[in-house]
Amino acid sequence: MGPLDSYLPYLLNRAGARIATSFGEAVRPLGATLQIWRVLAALRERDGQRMGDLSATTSIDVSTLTRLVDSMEKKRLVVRRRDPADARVVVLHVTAAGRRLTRRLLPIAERYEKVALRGFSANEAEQLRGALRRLYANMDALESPHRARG
Amino acid sequence: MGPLDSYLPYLLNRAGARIATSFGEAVRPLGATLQIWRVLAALRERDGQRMGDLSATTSIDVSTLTRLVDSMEKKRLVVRRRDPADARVVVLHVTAAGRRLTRRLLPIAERYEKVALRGFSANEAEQLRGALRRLYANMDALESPHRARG
DNA sequence: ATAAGTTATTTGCATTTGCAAGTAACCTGA
DNA sequence: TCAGGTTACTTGCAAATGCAAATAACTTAT
Repeated sequence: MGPLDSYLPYLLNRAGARIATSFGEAVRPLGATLQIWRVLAALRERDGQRMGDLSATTSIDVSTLTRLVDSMEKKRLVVRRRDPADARVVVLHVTAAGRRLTRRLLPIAERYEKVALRGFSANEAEQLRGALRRLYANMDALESPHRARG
Repeated sequence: MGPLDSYLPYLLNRAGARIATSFGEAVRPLGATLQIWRVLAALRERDGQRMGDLSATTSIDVSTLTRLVDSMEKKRLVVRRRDPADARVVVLHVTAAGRRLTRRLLPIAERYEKVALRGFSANEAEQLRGALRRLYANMDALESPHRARG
């Protein structure tokens, strides 16, 4: 294998870690964390998702998610509801407070997107997004077909 | 903000998480972990790095690294040495066993690189690497100039 | 020469994480 | 209809993590 800084997982992790820590620091004053933002962002996309769905889209292990949601419920950001059609299923709904927090987090998220992509043309940015989607799909194909981890 | 799956930190995290878990599973039978591999890969690049250097290149918090290195020393993969010129500094050296493990991990790392980039042309792969380096540099510029976290 | 400040690493401690096992609800086939 | 299997989530528990404080060694200014 060649030099470390041409090794893709290394570059990926490094960039991801940097952006994650930085974003985490930025949202802490609002009483939020990166993980909380991930859940809120997913629910903003579509409210009323089940634990398993959220685990898949956020890449947070479902057992970790259980406890994260516990804490978010305590903060009154979301509520758990039982799916009446299937009582095993738990469905999450954002509260008014949750929406309020989401609205305050959005501009921060947008700012980070901008900073991360500073100097990229619209086309280059889209290339990058596409490449990351392909990369994910490649790994997905390989993976035994089951749950997410975080 | 637009849909979640055009949000860059999301794509980055998702791809990184998938590749990390998958690689972690692959190396477990050899008694290794992703983090151990990161340290060994960094030391393969240049032996005798200090804790702080390793923390920066691996994106592992230096306190976490201390304990990771403890465990790696117990496994006889590396040894700590004091820098004679500056007794605060700890410098890491890979042992024969460490090199042996590294040699066994390398082909796995190469395989994952290949799988991740399946369907990418050499040029596309290089584009992606370049984009990730730029992205990292952008975040680096923003960050208050100090330590890494993991 | 030394007090005050800085740098490198480790330690303390509370939180987060992830695997495995547990529980509850649903489905399927005889 | 009910036994056995599957699915969805939660809990138990040990390990990993990250911030802050502690320790130790160096540097600088006086």
